[in-house]
Amino acid sequence: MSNAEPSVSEQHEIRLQKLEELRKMGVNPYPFSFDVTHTSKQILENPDLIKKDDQADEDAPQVSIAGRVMTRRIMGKSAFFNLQDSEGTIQVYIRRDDIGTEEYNTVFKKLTDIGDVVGIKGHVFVTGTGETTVFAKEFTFLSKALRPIPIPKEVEDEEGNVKVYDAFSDKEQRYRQRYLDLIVNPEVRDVFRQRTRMVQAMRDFMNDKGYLEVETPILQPIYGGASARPFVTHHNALDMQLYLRIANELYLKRLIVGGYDGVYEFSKDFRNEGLSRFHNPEFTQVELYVAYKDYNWMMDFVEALLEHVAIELHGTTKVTTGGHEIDFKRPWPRIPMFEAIEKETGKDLYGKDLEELKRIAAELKVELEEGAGKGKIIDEIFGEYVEPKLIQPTFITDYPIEMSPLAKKHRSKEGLVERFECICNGKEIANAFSELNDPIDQRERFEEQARLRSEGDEEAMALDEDYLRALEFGMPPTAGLGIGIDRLAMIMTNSTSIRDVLFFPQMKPEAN
RNA sequence: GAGCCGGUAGCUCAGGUGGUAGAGCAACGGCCUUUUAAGCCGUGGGUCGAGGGUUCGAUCCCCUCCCGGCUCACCA
Repeated sequence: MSNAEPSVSEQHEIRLQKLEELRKMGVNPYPFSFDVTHTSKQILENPDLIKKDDQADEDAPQVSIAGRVMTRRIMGKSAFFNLQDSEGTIQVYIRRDDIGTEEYNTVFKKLTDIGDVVGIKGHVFVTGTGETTVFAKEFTFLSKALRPIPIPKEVEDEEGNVKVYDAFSDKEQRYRQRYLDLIVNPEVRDVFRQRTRMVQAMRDFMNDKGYLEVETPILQPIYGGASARPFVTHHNALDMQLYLRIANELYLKRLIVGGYDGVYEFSKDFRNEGLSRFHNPEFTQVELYVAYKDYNWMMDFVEALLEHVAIELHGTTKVTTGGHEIDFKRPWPRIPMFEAIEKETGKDLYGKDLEELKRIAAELKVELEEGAGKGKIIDEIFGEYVEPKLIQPTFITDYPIEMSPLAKKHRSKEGLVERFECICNGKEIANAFSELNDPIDQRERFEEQARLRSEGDEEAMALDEDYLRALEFGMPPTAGLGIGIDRLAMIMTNSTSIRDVLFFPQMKPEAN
């Protein structure tokens, strides 16, 4: 190692010295384990643990807790401190005469800092001010923190409102040092618990229906299933180029060909595009494919699924997010895309040719990229005039065929496919089709994509010969669905940025 | 990628129209055996994001760059 020791703060220096002192005293600052019998929450919620007036200390129920020291209030020969564990915070009372003079004066008072992890054994009592507190009889060092943690101060006024001073609030630091964010900001821990519960609720819902959770390749020789630019990598032994998946659609449908009736996968997908409040280069989707169903059935399913999720997380179908109250109660409006556009703009785009669409776009002041096709223009108009207005969950159905090379042609409307998106809070959260299972039609659609690609559309799909071969063996009629987990988590946790629902959002490296 | 805003002590922030900086919390030394933003007395801690320019002198002025936030554009 040729790197120089990084310079450390004064407080870091002092803590390194304390670490040495602990070792000299024969105290292991990093022991191997500690027997925990209770969490803070279990103690606070169980009054039976509190010592009775007529009991001796050692006859009262004994508890053993562990966590991080968050505050210290030392009053000479006794002290209070708050201990934070995974479920909350509890106050500890500690006295010299109970744990011993050296243990108290040196190990606790002198060498223990805010941020250190310690274990406490003792009984539970209620202080004069009415706070349930653990009375320490044993104090065990569990881990020395060498860096000081930022301590927000919470003050409660007479009405019980909590004010936080000096919160650890710098977003850059919170994202880069998420561990610290989680230690110091309890509401952040809650957001991620909610996210996990959300995924769990979805998984349970699908498992109850008998669908099979599967895993499919992340490294793919041909990327497909969506329109996006991929990350490219290389396999050394095979000496071949591979792509990180942008979607797993084509693999899951191969499994439907293989005979499963329902398969789903929570998948990390990767798209080599810009970052924003709504975009991270790696993100999570759940995709589900169910045989013998169509997109009408899938709309019923999505309603039921998300209503279930809202109730599991919030106990009600109503979720407050971004200043709106969103109600996931079934049923939701189902509006064909062209009707939705006509309602907002007064323009009927159905059946219009490219020139007419361009003229309407210009009238509506929608800016278009060079060479935008029909589907693209319609999508732009929709995105500008309709999408932001859809706050309550709404199905938009029947998309132009140009935008959807993997969806089945509409059973009655020329030029459209059987596709829907669910829009909520002004953003797409789900996308689904009656899956295209006609191998000849699918080949033509791929060929059209190839044409677009040769004209410079980098996001056009590549022709996947093996996928066509699979379809040629016969895929049953199938309904397919994709739901953006991060965006749904944003709605369900009232988060305004995708970074707030990802533990470790993509960041540029820190400057030295 | 473009525009706007920001980066000062471990954290949250002040400040200075050029003479190397302050507060609260945190830390350090004392006092204090039911406190809870504990209290009281005292002390230390900063290459003011990085580099360059102007200047006797730059944290401040100028230029370039790095990092972040928000907004906009593509995308889920």
